[in-house]
Amino acid sequence: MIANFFFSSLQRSVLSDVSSVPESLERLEVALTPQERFEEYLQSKGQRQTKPRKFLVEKIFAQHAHFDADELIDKLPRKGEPNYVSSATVYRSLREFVDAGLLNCFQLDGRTVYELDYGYPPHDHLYCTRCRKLIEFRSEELIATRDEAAAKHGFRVSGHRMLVSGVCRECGKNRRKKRKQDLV
Amino acid sequence: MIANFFFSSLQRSVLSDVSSVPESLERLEVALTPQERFEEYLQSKGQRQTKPRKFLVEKIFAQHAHFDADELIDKLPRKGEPNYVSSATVYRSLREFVDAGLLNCFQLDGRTVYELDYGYPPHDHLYCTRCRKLIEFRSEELIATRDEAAAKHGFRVSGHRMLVSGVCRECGKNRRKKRKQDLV
DNA sequence: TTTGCTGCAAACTGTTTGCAATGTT
DNA sequence: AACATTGCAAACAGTTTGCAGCAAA
Repeated sequence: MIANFFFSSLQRSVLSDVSSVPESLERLEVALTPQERFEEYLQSKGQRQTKPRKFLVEKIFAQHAHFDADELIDKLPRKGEPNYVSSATVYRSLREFVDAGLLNCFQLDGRTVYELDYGYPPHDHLYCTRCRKLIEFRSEELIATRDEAAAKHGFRVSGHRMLVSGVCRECGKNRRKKRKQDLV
Repeated sequence: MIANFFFSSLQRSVLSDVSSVPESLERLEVALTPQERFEEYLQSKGQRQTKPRKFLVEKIFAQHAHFDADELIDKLPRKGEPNYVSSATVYRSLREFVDAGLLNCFQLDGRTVYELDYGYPPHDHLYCTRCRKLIEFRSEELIATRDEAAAKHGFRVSGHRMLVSGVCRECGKNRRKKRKQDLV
């Protein structure tokens, strides 16, 4: 059975893109929903399915976007409201989600940025230093080049992280003048 | 006049490397010493050449290695000793050095890692998740691939950061068994 | 003599942890 | 019942900042 859980409105490039490259990647078809997948993970580790965890998985997979712990907490119910989750639990859960393969994370400007991993193809990012937007891209050649370079050093690759910084199309159009924050 | 300031012993691969790929990159020939270059930068900004700053540039460029603020501070004179530099000043200076183009920095495991930039060619890193060693490599193809991907998105590239993680040659030889810390 | 720089200590940010109470199996 | 999980608050690591005295230019 193939789950179709990506009901949420994906944010795609608003521009009429000449080369038709979407800003967001297409999802893959996967056998389990994130919830199911996480439950499997928990069981395999003798851990427990709890209300906060279920709630967080739901919230996170209801949108396709990059986020950090703080941004996530901002979107969750406040203390006193129903379904409130303490930030300690948010931090603990995010680590588990990464461990479970649901999320991916990387460092950007000092904070930890998360993105959906389960159900999405591997990719890298373009980072606009003006609007701080992250744009995903896929490149098979990049992988090939990476492996070639690693091979020269007898290095066994397990993964990589690449961040290309610069100015995105919209920012390049809208504001020509350079700003301090460009210098990354 | 070409300065020959790289008198320090560069750490190169100890192994008899089949493909002769050095673990450290060759330096470029540059017109000014780091000190001179920094002085130029300071003057252009109306800032001052001071004893702590001179001392730090000297210490840092006396070795070729990656380091973070803490590691650097450890190698400097302690409080009370001559040439002591407070850590606040170390942090402030490191930022200036990056700004001046003397150093480069990137995030690794949460801390900020610095490396010599002035006098060294651009490169990327292999990161061994067993011994935590950073190995530098150069790849023109990587740049080409990067620019191609960026072009598809109308993205103007200013730079990039790539970190390939895995297991280095020595660690691959010496210890076969997997460890928790490998999973990066 | 002006103004940038330093050391100090305190503040800050993002994240982790100990613990007693609570929830899940 | 057994024990994993939670919320809270305190702790933490790495880094930044305000300020008064000090030092380049």
